Amino acid sequence: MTDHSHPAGFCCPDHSGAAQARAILAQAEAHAQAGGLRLTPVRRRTLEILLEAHGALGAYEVLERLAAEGYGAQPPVAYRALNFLVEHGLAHRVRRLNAFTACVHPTQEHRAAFLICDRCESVTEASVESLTRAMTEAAGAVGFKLERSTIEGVGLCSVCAGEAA
Amino acid sequence: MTDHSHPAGFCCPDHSGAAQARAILAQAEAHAQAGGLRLTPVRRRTLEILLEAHGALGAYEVLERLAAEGYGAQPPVAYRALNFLVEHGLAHRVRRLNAFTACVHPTQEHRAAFLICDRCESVTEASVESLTRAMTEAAGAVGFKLERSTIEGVGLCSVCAGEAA
DNA sequence: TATCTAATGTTATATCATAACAGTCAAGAG
DNA sequence: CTCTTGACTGTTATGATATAACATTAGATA
Ligand SMILES: [Zn+2]
Ligand SMILES: [Zn+2]
Ligand SMILES: [Zn+2]
Ligand SMILES: [Zn+2]
Repeated sequence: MTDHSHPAGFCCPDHSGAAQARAILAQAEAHAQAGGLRLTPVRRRTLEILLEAHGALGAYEVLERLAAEGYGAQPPVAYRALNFLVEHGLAHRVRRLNAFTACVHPTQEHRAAFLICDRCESVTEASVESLTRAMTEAAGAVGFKLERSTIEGVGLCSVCAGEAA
Repeated sequence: MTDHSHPAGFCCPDHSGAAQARAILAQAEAHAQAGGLRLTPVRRRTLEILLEAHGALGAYEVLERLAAEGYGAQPPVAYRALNFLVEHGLAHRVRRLNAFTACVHPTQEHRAAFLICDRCESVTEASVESLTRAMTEAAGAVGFKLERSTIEGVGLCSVCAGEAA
């Protein structure tokens, strides 16, 4: 799906590299342990698959890999694992892409935003506490009680912006 | 789909009421005229359908209505009209709902945000110039050139928040 | 062990969206 | 005026995303 001719470490700075992926997986496991979550084999493997990927993966892309490794081969297998990860903050859903991506700091309670490159489809998770605060306030001003939000930006990542110039 | 037991004017303050809808439609027509856009019968009717609706409508809901009125009965008919409206700023796509909603101020160039009620599914368009600016800056700080963004909040609208209490 | 619950797996189907191509129509060129 | 052209509308067919419903299995509990 994605091409990834980018120098490693640029297009998705936060979770590129096997070492980073391992570190994040370890964090996620600790987090699950602490919270009494059951990070079963499919779920754990699904998280690994997301971590191994650059950019975000569609549910069916995850499913392909799971099926190839002997897990169930039907959509609910992937959707259930992905939804579990999202519900417990170990992954995020990227609505614009109908795709999922591993959270880069699963232990912190946070609201995430994403920067999606139009050209290379890289997805970068950004922290947006201030944006979320502003949004909560603005919503509150019209009587709306904000609970969750989707904040996704589309444009050119630094690498692609450079190439385009 | 939506229930709408809300007092008119509350759940979707900006385009509720036939008078409001007519006013917005007139604006949209003027805007199209000025920009040399062809607001053909299907497109115009599609916009009306969105304006008549409370909340956002899925493409197939729009299609049903169009088909019932003698327009084409196949998905591309609805998607083409909807995409036209979105491209020209007369409507917006609400990603979280896989749905579309008429723009409440089609003549102004703007970035929109939406507040979506979890309970009654009302959708309120909000202006977010300051949020967008903040986001563009934050993105720029990591070298990302932001072009478009999706900002959608989910929670309880003022009416539903009141009822829940 | 017997029982209960959460998790996994399956089949089937719902929902959302687009590709590809044929017919229509109005504006501009000759 | 007629021909060409390009935008628009329509169709069939298919692709892509997501969930409902139910059978089976594996862990925890009593
Ligand atoms: Zn995260
Ligand atoms: Zn890029
Ligand atoms: Zn708008
Ligand atoms: Zn509501």
